Amino acid sequence: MFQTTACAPLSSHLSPVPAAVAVVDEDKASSRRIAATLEQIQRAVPVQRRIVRQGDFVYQASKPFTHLYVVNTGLFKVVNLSRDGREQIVGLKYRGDWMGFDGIADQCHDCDAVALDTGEVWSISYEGLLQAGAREPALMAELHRAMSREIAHDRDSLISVCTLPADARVADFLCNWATALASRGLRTDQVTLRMTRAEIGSYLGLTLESVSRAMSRLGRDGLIQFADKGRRELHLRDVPALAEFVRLAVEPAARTLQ
Amino acid sequence: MFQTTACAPLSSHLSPVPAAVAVVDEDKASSRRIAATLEQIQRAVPVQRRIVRQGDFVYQASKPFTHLYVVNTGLFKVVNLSRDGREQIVGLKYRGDWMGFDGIADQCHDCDAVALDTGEVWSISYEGLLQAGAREPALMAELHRAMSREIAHDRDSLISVCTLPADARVADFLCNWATALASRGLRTDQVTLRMTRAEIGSYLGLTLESVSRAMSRLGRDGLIQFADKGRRELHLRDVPALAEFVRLAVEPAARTLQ
DNA sequence: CGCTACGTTGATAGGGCTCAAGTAGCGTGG
DNA sequence: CCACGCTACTTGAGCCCTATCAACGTAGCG
Repeated sequence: MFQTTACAPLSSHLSPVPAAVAVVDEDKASSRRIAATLEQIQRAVPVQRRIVRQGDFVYQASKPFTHLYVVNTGLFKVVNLSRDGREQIVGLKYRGDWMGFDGIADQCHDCDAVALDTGEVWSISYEGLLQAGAREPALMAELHRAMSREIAHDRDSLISVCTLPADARVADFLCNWATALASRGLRTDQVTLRMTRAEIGSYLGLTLESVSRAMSRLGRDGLIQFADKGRRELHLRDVPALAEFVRLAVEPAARTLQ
Repeated sequence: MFQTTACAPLSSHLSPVPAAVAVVDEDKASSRRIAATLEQIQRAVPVQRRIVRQGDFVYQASKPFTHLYVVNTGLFKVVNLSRDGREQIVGLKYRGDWMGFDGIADQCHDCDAVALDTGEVWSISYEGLLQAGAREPALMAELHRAMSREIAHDRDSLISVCTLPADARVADFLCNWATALASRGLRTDQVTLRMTRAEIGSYLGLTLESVSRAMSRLGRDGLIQFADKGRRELHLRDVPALAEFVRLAVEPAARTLQ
């Protein structure tokens, strides 16, 4: 529906905020890094490009594992399902992110990956990737970095869920969203959430009502602004303030064990 | 979790419980698998063996990443610290488990790994491992399986924290502990927790008081039995019953989103 | 024997879940 | 054009679970 086409590195921004310049440069750098990685992958292994629309599956739980996937454009959710009926969104994937690592261990996926938006995903044969990686260490290194990032991210999620109250968890989520967009060269001040409140809640370990209340409160406090129409479009004009809000929520706890 | 696979045609077992036989055989098999993996590692790359005592660090956050580590014996905890003072146990590592993946992405650890017990850990140069892996695909495959398992496990932790009430979370923890011991050839009916209530709570996203209460309740309900002396030694006589207790706690929720 | 760390148990309060009602956006068909 | 139904979202009321605070019991150890 609203695909945000890759935003060109425009210089003509009116906003005269000097502190933001360094951040923008950083974002540009990581945007280039992601583009370079995608190129590297394309050069080294055959990729099968696939256009997906909202709701399309990239892969499904309990199906045999043969490929890994890399997001070129669009946004994807990874949904973990345990046999007893529990179901939870455990990851969101943007441009440059890999999907499907969960299937390596026992050759069978244990998550669904679903497009939240129109986008393009690349399929890469795992066997082919291993062979290419043996020839080209840089490719293997990139694969390992991606898995390592995923492990680190999952742990950060766990900490957030365990230590942050609902409002801060939502604020943290929006912060991370903005950061992910920024580091891919997209603007962060105007954002379209492509998830329902229920999905956000699933990702954060909250009910949809709690998410809704949290967002209303953040709006009342001026930390976020809702666009005129629809409650999924919002403006994040001051991401550092959001981050500060999260930090303040942690401070009183600051529990040191042992 | 405990799927009762078609019972192998063994006849010479004295125990008249056929379902348990399959489980035991399964455990033996995975115990052998772990031993084989350790041998494989030893053959393929130079490992530096190190004896650690309770409280010793295997590696520390913010130190440069150079090695991965494999547990030979003992038990280890992985503690994630974020700069704002939050601190949480994000993993427990037994024989055959790898540690240190978090450091690959940016060449710097972001967790502590600490021995909870006397044990032996192997240090493996990451560079050396990559080179050996390029020569020997089976080794690389094992590394990837280990990382994949870690990702899947972290996600399971997240689901447990988000969907289970305190008692069930503790029961699930004990279940997993018993399973981990069993699959390493150790007895599960007599178990020594090597963690304080605070540490268990940190791992499960609970306070130490909640852990204590949960364990007392599980004891009253006969799902676990405390040994005579000390509250860290306990008997898990009926692990399937514990698993069933967890399952029952989920059932009413059984929330399907979307 | 007293110190310290660990564990248990109770009372209380609060945050988030549940249940419920009402609103807004949107496509469909009259 | 509006009625209609559907889904998503918001907001309120009440309750339950767990965190918090506090007191006490227990094990290990100098």
